[in-house]
Amino acid sequence: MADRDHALLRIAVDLAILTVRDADFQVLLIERRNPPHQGLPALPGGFLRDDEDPERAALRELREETSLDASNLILEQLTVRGAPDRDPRGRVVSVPYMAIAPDLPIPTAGSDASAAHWVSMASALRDASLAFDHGHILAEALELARARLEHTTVATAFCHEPFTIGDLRHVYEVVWGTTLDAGNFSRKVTKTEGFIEATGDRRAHGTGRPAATYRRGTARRLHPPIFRNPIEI
Amino acid sequence: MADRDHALLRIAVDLAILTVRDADFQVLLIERRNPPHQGLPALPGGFLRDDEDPERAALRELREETSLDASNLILEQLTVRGAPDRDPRGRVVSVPYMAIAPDLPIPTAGSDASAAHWVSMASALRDASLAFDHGHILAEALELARARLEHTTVATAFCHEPFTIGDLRHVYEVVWGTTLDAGNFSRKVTKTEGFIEATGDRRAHGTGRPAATYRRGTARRLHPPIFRNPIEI
DNA sequence: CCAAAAGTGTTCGACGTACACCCATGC
DNA sequence: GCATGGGTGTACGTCGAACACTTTTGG
Repeated sequence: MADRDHALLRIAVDLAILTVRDADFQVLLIERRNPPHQGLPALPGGFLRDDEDPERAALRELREETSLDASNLILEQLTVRGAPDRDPRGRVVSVPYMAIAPDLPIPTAGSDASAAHWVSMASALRDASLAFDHGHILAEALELARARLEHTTVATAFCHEPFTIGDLRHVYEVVWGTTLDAGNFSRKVTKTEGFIEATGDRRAHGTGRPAATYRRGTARRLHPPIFRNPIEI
Repeated sequence: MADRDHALLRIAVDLAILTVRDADFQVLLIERRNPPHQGLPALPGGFLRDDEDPERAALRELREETSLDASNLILEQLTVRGAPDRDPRGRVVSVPYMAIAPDLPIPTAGSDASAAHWVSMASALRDASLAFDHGHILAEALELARARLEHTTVATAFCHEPFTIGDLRHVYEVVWGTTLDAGNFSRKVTKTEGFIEATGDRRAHGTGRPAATYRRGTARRLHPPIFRNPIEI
């Protein structure tokens, strides 16, 4: 049954933790303390433990790296990476996840990392210097996040509650790299049942008319979607 | 580095191979020749080999199980299943794939299977008697296939070339369990650039006016989508 | 008063839906 | 002729895009 041909291996869980900070779409990267790829930036992650399934391991790593409360989490699995030579330490198959988080404090570096930083998505992808195949994982996370904003209400996961419609629109604009019509966006999200729930409060924002504030609604899917403009193939 | 805590395990690749046959949405199931779950229906699959990545293993298994030419394949990864107790033989993490295939001959049973059959999706899910967690995998494959028809041109992968627009509409109707307006559907797919390409030929179908025949186009995404009706949340 | 952000009103055009109607074949 | 499936014409309603305009705050 256990043919010698059947690879015995370890599973790594890697996390693309995305956030919107400082008018910028950012990802949490660590600097690797140990070989291989010592000193290179990488996605946070770790090995699957004996008593865990991969999703639970991802939640554990996310908590360890960001101290994030798991209750509001959006965690989505990306394509498994298992090229036989992707890790020089031996056979390691990575199960990568995309996590969407509101603006968080910079976490402290853990045991496996000599540093942890929020890095703008553009520069993380441009330099293409990430350890292992993490550049490919990150590119997939970016595209998935952009697509999820079209078809789901997940954009609210980027916002701390309570948030304004302007905050939410800002998420769309930063993640998509576009601008949206404020009025039409406001109508769209308020008229989509379950997207956002009014708190009844308002919030002043320095200048301009105070905005009504909202909490996340219960709907997860967005019908009809909000399409990116222009449409990319 | 290799903490004792880090699980050493095997990876299984499981395939939900979907097709439309006899006006019915069907999946390829094998009957397990060996324990565990001996005699139960299961998705075809096998263990990852030393020199393979998971996608390549899935393609190999697919060829072995169906003799299908890999060039026209639609293969999409589903959620990794890795509950520690999902396989009594030890720690096995499954990377499941959904494959979409045109109506194929019934494959011969392989070494690990005492039989292989096309089974209607409804009965495969209703009985809930599939081995391991394959029932959950299959349910996910069903929902993904339905969603993919909305947003991609993948429905053509269910058809042998050349096919008619009626063949393609039949795929939508069987997979979604709905009926569609033939005229509107025809306009939609012919006006969507790259969905289908006319061959110039026609095909008689017993009775009725002969239909123009088409090949698959090069487009993969469908803008705007074809939504299921009524919209389900 | 002016700038800036929030939110509403309104017009226009694109597109999906429904359904009538014609086309081309087998029986 | 008649049934059957293929395909076009067309009217209607809905919705998104664009943008003018009002509201409400800070300076």
